[in-house]
Order: sequence, then structure tokens, then C-alpha cells
Amino acid sequence: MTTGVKRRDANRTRQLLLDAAGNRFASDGYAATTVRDIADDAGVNVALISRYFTSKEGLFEACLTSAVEQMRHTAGGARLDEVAGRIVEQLTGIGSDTFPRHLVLLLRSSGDARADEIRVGMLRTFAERLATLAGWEEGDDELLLRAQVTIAASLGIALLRANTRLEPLASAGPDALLSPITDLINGILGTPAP
Amino acid sequence: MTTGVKRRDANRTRQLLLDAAGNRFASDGYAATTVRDIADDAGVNVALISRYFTSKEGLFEACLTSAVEQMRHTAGGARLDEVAGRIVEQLTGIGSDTFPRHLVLLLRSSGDARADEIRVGMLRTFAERLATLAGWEEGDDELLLRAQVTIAASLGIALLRANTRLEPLASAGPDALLSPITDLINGILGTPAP
DNA sequence: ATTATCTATAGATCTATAGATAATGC
DNA sequence: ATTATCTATAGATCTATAGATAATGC
Repeated sequence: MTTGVKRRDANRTRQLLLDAAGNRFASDGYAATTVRDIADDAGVNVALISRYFTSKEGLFEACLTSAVEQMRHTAGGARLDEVAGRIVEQLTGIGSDTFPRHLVLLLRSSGDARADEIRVGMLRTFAERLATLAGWEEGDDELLLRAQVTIAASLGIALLRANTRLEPLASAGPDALLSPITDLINGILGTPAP
Repeated sequence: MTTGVKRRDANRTRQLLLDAAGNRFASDGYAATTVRDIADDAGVNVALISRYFTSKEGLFEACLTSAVEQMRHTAGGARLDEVAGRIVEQLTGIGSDTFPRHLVLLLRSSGDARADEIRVGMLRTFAERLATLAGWEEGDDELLLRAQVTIAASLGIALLRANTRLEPLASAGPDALLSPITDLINGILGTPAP
């Protein structure tokens, strides 16, 4: 908490709300989070949520979109043997100022149709990208399913780490996670034994 | 919906509420579910929730406990090479009248401390049981972590199937799921290459 | 003057419960 | 008589907004 730039700044306020909301939505879920929680976390007035994001749902959509963009950035262009490392980065929040909440956000639903579209679109895209790295071509449902299972597995790990105190999983660092996740990916997507 | 035994029966009403609540909590989450939703689904009056379960949280705890018991029943005593099949059964709801919601329930949080205890205890137990099948002995954190990753992966798959329309994953049947999940488990828990 | 921020509140839920009603078993 | 069920409602939220205030830039 850097002591206070208190100059009025709409963009900064918007960003503070977006960050606070992302954390709350990820850890508590959409329905359990109140706009007042978010505003208090951000240190700004509740009314500014409506001002800058129209509504609670608008704010949720903005969080999703923002998370998706940041993930695209992190997850772009890797080789198959680099995927495990990238997933571990996402799980542990390496090199990300915002905690590893992006993956968890993708599992949160607000019931809003538009937000659901964003979320599923994102999952679809990532699954196809991952499948492609493993040699996928349009129409190969078997391999696409395997890629989706891989993504689902990563999300499940992220969620348990965020929501439970299941040790050693909850506190495992990058070093401890890399080996099992590598084996998991190799198991699902690795070249099948000839 | 078998046409109506309408005789008053406290036990039956209790069970109807438990079923309806389990489905709602699993698919919508705790906070997004209202007691009225549940009562309407069950076809009984709202006030009976307080009567039979004290409160909404009491009902949630009852759902968790019930799910845990049913899972113990299904998941007891298997060999390592049978685990994939068991997981697929849980995912697709084979041989279960209640839809495959048990796994998803384990990922839902009400914020209530007691419910959280139940949930984490369950996860811990299953992870240790699974680790034991793979040769675990007390103190071996590496293998325990791998077992927990396996469970997390299964839960992630269950959640995506329940909450998104990500195809082919969402509608994949037992036949399609068995092979990837078998490979996943072998990858994580299989004997490492010597 | 413009626009970022705050105050105060309307209106819509949602949970829990006190007390009334009605079916059941003796 | 007992107990399962329902009616009606109190009290506690929670979101969204209209309108007031105060900082900013010209």
C-alpha cells in the first residue's frame, strides 16, 4: 500500500475497482460478493461502481475481459513442452502482480448470459490452442477432449488452492508443482505409445 | 415425477428438500440459491426448511454430509487400476439416481466454517486413500501432492461439465472419458520410469 | 465549467419465525 | 392430541440512482 496518491483520477479509480472486484469474485464468487465489499476493498465509494461499470454485472464482465486479455498475453505461443511451466506460472502467480486469480475467475458464473459467453469462448480458444500444440486438426474430437480435460484439470487445481486449505496442494510452490503437472500433461497429451 | 403420494411424511419431505438443495447448490452455488428456489423445486413450503434443517446453512451442511456418505459408498476399496473407472462413474453419474453433483458440491463453499471442515476433511481422506493405492506412506509429501492434484483434476472436470457448454467435454459419455482419464491418472500416479 | 466523488434513499429481495390450520393416529 | 404444513410478516440485507458536493483545469 503505497501511501496515498489521492489526486482524483477516474482511470486509477476504475482500475482499483477492477482489481478489488477480480479478487473478490475469484475468491468468494459472484453472488456472495457485494458491491460494497468491492468498493471498500478498493477504498472508493460504492456509487462509483455504477458510474464506471453501469452495474455489478458490468463490473464482472469487465473483470472477465481483463483476465482473458492478461491470460492471452501470458499464454501466447509456447511449445508443448513449455505448457506445464506456463500453467504452473498461472497457478502460482509468478510474474503477475494480480494474484493467480485469472484461472479461478474462469470458473465463476454470474448467471449473466454475456459473461458466460466470454468465459466459454475463452475456454474454447485455449483448448483449441493447446490441442493444436499437441497435433490437433479440425474434427479430431478425441484430442480436443483431451486438451479440454487438461484445462479442466488446471482449473480444478487453481480452485482447490484458492478455496481450501488442502495441504500440501494449497501451499505448493512452483518447484513442487512442476513435476506432477508435467507428468499430467504428458499423460494426457503426450504421444501415445506406438 | 411419479404421480403423487401426497400423504404427509416428514422423512419424505426432508429427503425431497435434501435432493432439491443438493442440485441447486451444486449447479448455482450456495449464495445464488434461495431457500424459496429449493422449496419450490421440492414442491414443499419454504418454512419447512427451517423446520427440518434449522437454516439454509444447516441444509447445506446436510447436503454435504449426505454427499460424502454416498461417495464413501461408491469409492470404497478399489485397486489403482480401477480408480479411473470410478472417477468416470462419479463424473457421469452412472448408477446414481442423484445426478453427478457430489463432486461439484465438494467445490462449493458457503462461507460457513463447519461446512468447510466437512469439505476439506473429505478431500483429505480421499487424497490419502488414493495416495495409499499408489504406494503412499505417511510423510511422503510428493506422492500425496500428486494424489491431491488428481482429485483436483477430477473436480475441475466435474465443474466444467456442470457449468459450461464446453463441447465435447460437457457431453462426453463414459466411453469417451475413460481413456483420457486413465492416461491422466497413469501420468500422475503411475510408476515412474526406472 | 467540468467531472470525480459522495450522501441519502427507494425498491426489491431474502431469511427466519411466530402463530394459524389441517391431516394423522390413538 | 400430535405433528406436518402453511400464512403472513419482521428485519436485515443489497443494488441502483437521483441529486448534492467538491476538486480540477481553463
